[in-house]
Amino acid sequence: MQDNSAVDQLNARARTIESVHAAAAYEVAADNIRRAIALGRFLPGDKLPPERELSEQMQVSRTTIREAVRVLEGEGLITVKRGALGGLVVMRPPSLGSAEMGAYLRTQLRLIYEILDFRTANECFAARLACGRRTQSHLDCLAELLGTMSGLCAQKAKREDVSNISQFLAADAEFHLTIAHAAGNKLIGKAVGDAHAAMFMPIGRVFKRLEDRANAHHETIYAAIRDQDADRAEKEMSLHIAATRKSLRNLLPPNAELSND
Amino acid sequence: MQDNSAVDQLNARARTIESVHAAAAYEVAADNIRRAIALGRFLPGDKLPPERELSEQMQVSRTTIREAVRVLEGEGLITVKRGALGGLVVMRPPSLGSAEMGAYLRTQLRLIYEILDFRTANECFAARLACGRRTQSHLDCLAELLGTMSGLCAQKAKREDVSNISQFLAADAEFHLTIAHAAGNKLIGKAVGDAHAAMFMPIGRVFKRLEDRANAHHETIYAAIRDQDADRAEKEMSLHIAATRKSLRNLLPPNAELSND
DNA sequence: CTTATTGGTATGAAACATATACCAATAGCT
DNA sequence: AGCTATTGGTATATGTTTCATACCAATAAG
Repeated sequence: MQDNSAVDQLNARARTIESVHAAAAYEVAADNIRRAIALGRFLPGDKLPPERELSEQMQVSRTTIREAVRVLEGEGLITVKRGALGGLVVMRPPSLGSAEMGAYLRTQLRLIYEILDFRTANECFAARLACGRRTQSHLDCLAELLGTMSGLCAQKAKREDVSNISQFLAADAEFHLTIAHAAGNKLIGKAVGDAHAAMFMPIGRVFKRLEDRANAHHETIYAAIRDQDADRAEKEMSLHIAATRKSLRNLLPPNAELSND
Repeated sequence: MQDNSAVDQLNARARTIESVHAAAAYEVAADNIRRAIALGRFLPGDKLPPERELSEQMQVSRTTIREAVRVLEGEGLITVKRGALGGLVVMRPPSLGSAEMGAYLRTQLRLIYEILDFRTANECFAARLACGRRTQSHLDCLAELLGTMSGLCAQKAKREDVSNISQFLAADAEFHLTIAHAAGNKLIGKAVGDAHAAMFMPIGRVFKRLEDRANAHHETIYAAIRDQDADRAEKEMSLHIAATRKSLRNLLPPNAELSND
């Protein structure tokens, strides 16, 4: 590895070792809780398990849990109520006017596009792998989620109900995660989970209604995996994520295109 | 989210929050150093920067660096010599007989195949993206690495020299990382780095000679990216990783096929 | 108005990390 | 031989984080 080469000029990375960012336990705890909420495991209005239980589940002292709770409270993600029937309650994200929403989305555009590309890479391949490895229980699980989702976007009224939208997004995340799980690859599974959790922050609070065809792609993806048609599964997944990208773009103010994509 | 559904049966994950694994600073430091070695930024026989310098670079106290050094020393990854011209020296991995090697590889097969699938997902897409985003400096960097690699596997004698093999693997990792970098997506870049680093532990110590065509795929990938032919870039990358898989399989004892792939 | 549930507070011990200073081995130079 | 520069090894005092435990305070149900 000689010096002054194109390699070294391009990458400042030669012979450099990344600096240490040791996450404190309470930060990791906050991340994990945030992730569970982002994936829709806990919906707005739901209560998290009580602190003492979280402490056990997460293998960390209650003190640490409480520090994490302070963080999430500060972010406006949960509220804390004392007393019996109190607890840690997941908040509903503030509903933004469509102008604010567009402006907000715009600041996040580059990140969102990166996440969508990352999802495309991993989820298309996951769909492909899943064709060869899915079991009947995977199919059952996917079918059930399809049912749930179609119920949630069946009528126009429901498609504009914030609570239904949250439930739909949760089932959607679970659907994609189940495919990644069926692919039987932990690295890809983790990547898909990370990507979905990362998307929630920018977009989870942004959809004000579901499209009536929101579930159509899921049906075709499911059919392809059921029929073990890997090429089709990959293709449909790719189209699905492209459609997600498009519907996000439609929420943007018209002048808001970046140099991306 | 009702109970007893197929979803909940399949995934123990509903309403469960991951437990906290807070890495201590010295573990993170050890990881970062290990990763740099795995990516070939430091080759066997090279010295790491002195402890005091690592301490500065990595933004952590010397005490912490020393704990990390103890870990890596214990793993046999580095040796420590005192005195002037002493320091932290990267060790050459023990050379295994081909029987031991096969047995070792076999225990790691499942992991290796997972990593290769993860690489396929991310690197094929990275190659595709890179076609649209690569700059001239990316191409220069890739070309230089091609030159380095072809020099390192030009003659039969060189292809069996352990030192050349290490250098080749380092350039190889850098080549793939540069493509990921050219793709301009941090998530994919990190995934590619993680995957390459994770592969090194099992296989870095396993190649005893380079094939004379070891660099052929790299040339075609480079050409496709240079010509901005996304389909070809993706296809060639896919073939390249498949070839890697195949040459690893050839190192296995004949009876060692798992249920994978 | 008692009881069960849940968050809030306090405290001391253990582990971890830092900063600083100094010791010890080693190679090269005079 | 001995000085010097470099580098790892050791010691210590301090501050922060995390933990385990115990107890306090608010709240709703019976």
